[in-house]
Amino acid sequence: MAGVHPSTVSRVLRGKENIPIPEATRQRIKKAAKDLKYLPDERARALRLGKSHTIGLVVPDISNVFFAEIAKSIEIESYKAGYTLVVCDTNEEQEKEVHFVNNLISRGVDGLIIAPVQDSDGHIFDLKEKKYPFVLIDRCFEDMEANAIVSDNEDAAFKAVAYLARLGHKRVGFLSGRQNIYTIRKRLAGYKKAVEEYNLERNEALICGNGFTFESGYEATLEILSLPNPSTALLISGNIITLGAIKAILEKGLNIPDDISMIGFTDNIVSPYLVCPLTTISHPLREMGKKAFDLLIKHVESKDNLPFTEEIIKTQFHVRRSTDRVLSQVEAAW
Amino acid sequence: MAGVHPSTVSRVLRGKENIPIPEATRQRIKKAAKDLKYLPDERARALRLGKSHTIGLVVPDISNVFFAEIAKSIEIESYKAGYTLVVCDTNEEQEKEVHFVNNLISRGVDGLIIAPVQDSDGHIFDLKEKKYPFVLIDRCFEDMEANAIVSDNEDAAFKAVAYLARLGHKRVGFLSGRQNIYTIRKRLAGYKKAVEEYNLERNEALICGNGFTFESGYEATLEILSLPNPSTALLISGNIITLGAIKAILEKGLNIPDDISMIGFTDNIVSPYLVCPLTTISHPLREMGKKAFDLLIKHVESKDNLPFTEEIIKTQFHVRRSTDRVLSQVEAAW
DNA sequence: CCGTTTGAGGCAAACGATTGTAACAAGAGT
DNA sequence: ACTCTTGTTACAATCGTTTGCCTCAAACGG
Repeated sequence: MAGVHPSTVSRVLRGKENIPIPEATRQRIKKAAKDLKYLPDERARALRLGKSHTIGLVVPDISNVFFAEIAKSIEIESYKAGYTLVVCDTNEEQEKEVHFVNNLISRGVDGLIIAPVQDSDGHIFDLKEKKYPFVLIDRCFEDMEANAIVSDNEDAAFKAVAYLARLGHKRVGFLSGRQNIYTIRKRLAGYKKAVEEYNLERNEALICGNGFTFESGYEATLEILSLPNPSTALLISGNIITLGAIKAILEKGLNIPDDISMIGFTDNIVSPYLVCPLTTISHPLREMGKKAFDLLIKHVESKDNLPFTEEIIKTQFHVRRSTDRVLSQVEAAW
Repeated sequence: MAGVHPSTVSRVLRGKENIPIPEATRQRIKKAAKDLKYLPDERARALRLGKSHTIGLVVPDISNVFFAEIAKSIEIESYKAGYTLVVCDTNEEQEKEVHFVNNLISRGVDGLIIAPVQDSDGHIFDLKEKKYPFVLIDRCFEDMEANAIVSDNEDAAFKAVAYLARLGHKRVGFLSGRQNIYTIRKRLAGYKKAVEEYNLERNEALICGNGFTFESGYEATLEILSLPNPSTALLISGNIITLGAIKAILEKGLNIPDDISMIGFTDNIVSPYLVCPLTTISHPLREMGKKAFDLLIKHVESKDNLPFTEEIIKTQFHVRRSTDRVLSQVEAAW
């Protein structure tokens, strides 16, 4: 429409280049571009340039606020940095994760941020081998060197159980998520360490559950509540699980915190407004997202092989009514 | 590596085509592909084929469970149908929406599903003009013919207010979200209709708020509560707003439902477990997502110009304790 | 023994943008 | 008048696939 060669259009629209093009032509091209609502074909550009300005994010459940927050912060960072984010939801299915990782590579994303399902790690090793830039978030593989931004789950679990111990609790239950997952293993480790240190009841039956669903939280809580000696407090590994637990507790006609105290892993905007305002551990999700993005971009934009970075971020503890000190427990403590 | 021309590789790996290729060669190529962990370059394929098997989803806030649920269901459908979903979060910012829509088109997505910010609609008209397949979800433009899957907000609001009226409430407040948005306008219409029909108090001061944030819900509720005659019930347009409202109510030392009843637009997994189990209107989000996807794909895969489809889906009403009948109100009703 | 079919797979163009180089013209210098 | 700049813009190759067409050789028929 401007009567010039595509290469000239490219030079004008892309701006840079030292090749001088007279203002008259520039204007003609720009006008034509605007009139035609011309949008460059990013796939062609990516093909030619070997760079897509796109990064992929793979999470196990986007409908869980935990990952939705992470996704949101990464999205905001990418937008600011001129990258487009492609979010994929694996639904905690390993097969889907492999599919998405391959798919994202196929479409030429410049890098990946992954919160892996952790049923296997072959595809992650492949990434390392291909020297494809990636960052693990929230969950990492302990036997693999890689970029990772995680929170200090072990420390958080330890402190939470310690807090309960100091309130006088002797039997603390642990509602677990899927047990092969990094965060859960760490939390369990912290739990066990505190159980040792404070000499709480050691009983495998107090460790219950294997899944991040509402039902799994519900079932696991019922199991713990029907023990001969149910726990007087629960440490709960996930916000959806927490709701299942609440359902079980209410159904049993019990009261929080009078009959049972609760601490939830992962704080969110509703935590203060639940049936009983929930004491929680909050992960700095926005910060984690930003750090993961910055780290990824550093690797994407550097030509040389940067060393891997692994960062463990401290969590915060929010005390609310679900761990109010209860008379009978205080007595027991003395 | 297999010592054959790329075209032969393509024919073998793509399967189809009637050109016969001997089994020996086939195996050689497949083995090489596996050994090399060959992944086809989707951008090159998309460029050549004019089809990317990708669709774009543009939502105003992915960290809101409402949209996260929609995203999840569309993601599941796309996966099943062999499409990849690219999710973009506009953060309720018009500028970002325009950016994302253009960006998605640039990268050659086959179609778009959009829950628009609705501060403007020029870019949506552009899509129509270019005959680009798209489906609006949750929010549509009343003066524009387009594919849309929305829920019946007017009906839902009417029924909610009617329910409150029958409980004896005379002054019902409406906590609004951003008022230029389709859903909000429809809800407001339903609210006003019920106010007329049941002869409730007509007072613009009872309609309050303009935003989907926690703070906006908090502020608006404080305003209503500090009226000379505060409302005895609230209809609340969004789950984050609801939490802000609860904060305000609790801070004022009021009780739900004794001092004030509440009905929340949009149900979610926590609704039954809030300080006071919340009566809600639920939108069939999974169904909406699936319908939007199916409709989009129908348009994407049809060569001819299909007529636009607009579907309004009924909501459901969940009665919980936040609308328990309260003595003083019952008396007032008689 | 020669022409024709068939099997096997290579060639080349195309998708749209980018970029090093070439080409052409006008003007400057000698 | 002729070369040499310099300014302006076109050409062509490239990225990785796909696909219509072509080629080449072997096999086959008469």
